[in-house]
Amino acid sequence: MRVTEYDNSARYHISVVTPFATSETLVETKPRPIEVDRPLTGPNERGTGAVNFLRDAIPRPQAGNNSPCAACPVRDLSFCNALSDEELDHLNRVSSDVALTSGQSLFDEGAPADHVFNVTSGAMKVYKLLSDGRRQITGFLFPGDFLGLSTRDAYAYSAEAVCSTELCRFNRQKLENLLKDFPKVERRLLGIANDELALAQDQMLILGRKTAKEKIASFLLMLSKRAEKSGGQSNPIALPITRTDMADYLGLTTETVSRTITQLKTSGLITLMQGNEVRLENREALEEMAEGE
Amino acid sequence: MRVTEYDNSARYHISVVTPFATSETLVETKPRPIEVDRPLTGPNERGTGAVNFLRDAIPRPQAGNNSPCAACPVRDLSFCNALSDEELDHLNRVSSDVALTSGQSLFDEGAPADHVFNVTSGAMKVYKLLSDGRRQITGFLFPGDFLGLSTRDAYAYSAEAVCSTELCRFNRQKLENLLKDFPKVERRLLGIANDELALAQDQMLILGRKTAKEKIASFLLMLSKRAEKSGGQSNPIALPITRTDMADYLGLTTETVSRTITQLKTSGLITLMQGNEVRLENREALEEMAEGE
DNA sequence: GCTTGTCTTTGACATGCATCAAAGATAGTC
DNA sequence: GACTATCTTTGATGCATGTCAAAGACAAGC
Repeated sequence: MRVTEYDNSARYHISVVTPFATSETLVETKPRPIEVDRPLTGPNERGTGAVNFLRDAIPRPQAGNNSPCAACPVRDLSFCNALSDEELDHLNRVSSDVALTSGQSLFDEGAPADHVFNVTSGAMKVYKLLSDGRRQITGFLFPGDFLGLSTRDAYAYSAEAVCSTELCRFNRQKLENLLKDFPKVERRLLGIANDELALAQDQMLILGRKTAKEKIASFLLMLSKRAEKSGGQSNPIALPITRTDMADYLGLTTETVSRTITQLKTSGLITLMQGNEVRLENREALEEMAEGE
Repeated sequence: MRVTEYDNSARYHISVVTPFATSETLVETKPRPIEVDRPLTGPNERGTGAVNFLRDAIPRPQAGNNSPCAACPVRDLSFCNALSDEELDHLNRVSSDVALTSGQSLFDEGAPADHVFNVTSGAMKVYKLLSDGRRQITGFLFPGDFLGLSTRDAYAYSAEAVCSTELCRFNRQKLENLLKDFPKVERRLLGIANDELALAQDQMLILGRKTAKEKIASFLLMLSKRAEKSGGQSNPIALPITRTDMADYLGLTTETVSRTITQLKTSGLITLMQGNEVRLENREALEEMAEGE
C-alpha cells in the first residue's frame, strides 16, 4: 500500500475511473507497483486522454480551485458533494491517496480505526470472519462509496480490494473535527448510513430467507442497479467478483454459485460474455425470480 | 392504535417501564384498550408508585421543566439525550404517544414514512416479507431504540409490537426541520445509525455463515448484552419472543429453533425458567459456541 | 507454446435443516 | 375446571445445499 500525503499546494487529483478493473488485472494476486504520486504542478500524464465516464456522465459545478477534491471524479457520488469548492479545501487538507492492487488488504477487523476512506476507482469488499475461517462478505463498495465510519475505535470488519482500487483517505479525528463546522456533511453522512442500513436489511432477507436461485438473481440485479446508479452500463454488467466472493456474500458455496449460474444460463435468463460480463436476457423474469414469485 | 397528540401545555409523560411485558400479555393477540391519554395537568395516575429501574439506574441531569420529554424514562438511551431540557421543549412540540398491544402493527413496508418513533417500553420487531409469506425479521427494538428513519418517503420495512409497547412518535418533516437547528442531534443520529449498521453486519454473519446452534447461542447472548446495556438484568434473561419470531430472525424454522434450544438445555448450557426466562449457565461456553470455536 | 496457478465447472455423495405430522404444554375465557 | 387457541416439542422423512474430488478453462510468465 502506497500512500501519498497531500500538502496544501495546488495539484491535480486525477484518476482513471473504471467501475471495475479490466480483466487482466482481475487475476492479479501479487502486489504490483502502481504509480500514485502526482507531479507537483501541471496535468497528470495518466489522466490525459483517458475516458472518464463518470466525469462525463454527471454534471458537476465548475471547480473553482485547484484542490484535488474539486476535480475528484466521484465527488458527486460521495459525501463530499455537500461542500462548496471553498469548503472542499478544508477537506482536502486532511485527505491523502491510497492505491491497492487486487486482493490487497486495506485494514483488518479490530485494527485501530484511524482513517475513513472513499472509493474513487475499482471495487472493495468488506467482510467478517469466524475463527475457523468462515467468511461473510457484508458488502461490496464501488466508486463514491464510503468506508470505515464507526463509533468504535476499532474497525468492525476487514476491507480488501476486489481489483485494482484507488481510495481517498481521511484522518478520522481531523475529519470529525471538520464535521463540527460542516453540519451539511454530517447530514449527508446520515443519509448515506441510512441507505446502507436499507441495503443491509435487503441483504438479511436474502441471506435468511431466499433460495440459491433467488440469491443469485438478486445479486445480479443489485449489481446492475448499482452500475446504473453510478453512471455505468446496467446491461451487460461487469462481474469482476469471483465465485468464492459471491458465495461468501450470499451465504453459499462456490459450487452452488457455479451450478446456479449454469442453471440461469441454461434457462436463457443470462448469458456469460467475454471479459467477465453478464448479459441479463430477461430482466423481468429475473426480478420475479429474485422476489420468489 | 391510539394516538394522543401533545399540545404544549405542561403535563407529565410517565411510563411504567418494563423491558418486556409480563407473561400474561405475551400471548395476547386481540387488541385490548390501553389508556394512553394523559390528564392535562397533574401526575399520571398509572405512573405513581411504579418501579422504574431505568430512571433509577441511569443518572440524568435534573429536568428543568415539565415537558414530557424531560421526564422520559428512556431519554438517556435515545437520540434525545443530545438535547438540553430547554431544547427538548422544541422536540416535545412535534411529538405524541402511541400504545400498541402485542402483535399490533405500527406501519407496513411501503407505507408513506410520515413519522419516526422511539420505543419507550415493551419491544418491537421490524421485518421484510417475500410475496409468498416468507419473512425475515431484521431487528428487535427495545426501550430507547429509534425506528423509522429513512431517506426514502416510504418505510423500507414493517414494524409490529412483540408485546404491549409504547412509543414516542415524531412527525418526520417537523423533526427534520428541527434537526437543522440542532446539529448535535444529527450527530447523535449518525452514531445510532452506525451502531445499527454494525449490528446488521453481525447479523449478516450469523445468517450467512453460522449453524443453527451458533445462531441460537449468538441470539441469547445478544439479548443478554442488550438487556444489560439498557440497565436490565443480563442473566437470567427475559425471552418474550416466540419460537416463530426467533426462527424468522435467525433464518431457521420454529422446529429447528425448538430442537436446538432443547439441545442447549440438555447439554446444561441454559435453563428454561418460569415466565419465559432463560438462565445462561455457562456464558463462556455459549460465547465460544456463538463464535464457532 | 509450454508451465503454473487460480478459478470455474461438473459429478458423486453426505448432511443439516426443512417439511410434514401430531402430540404435549400453556394461558386465556367462560 | 373444562374448553379453546396458540405455542412448543418431538418424530419421521425429504431435499437443497454442502462436501469431497477431479477435470476443464483461462491468464500470466518464462
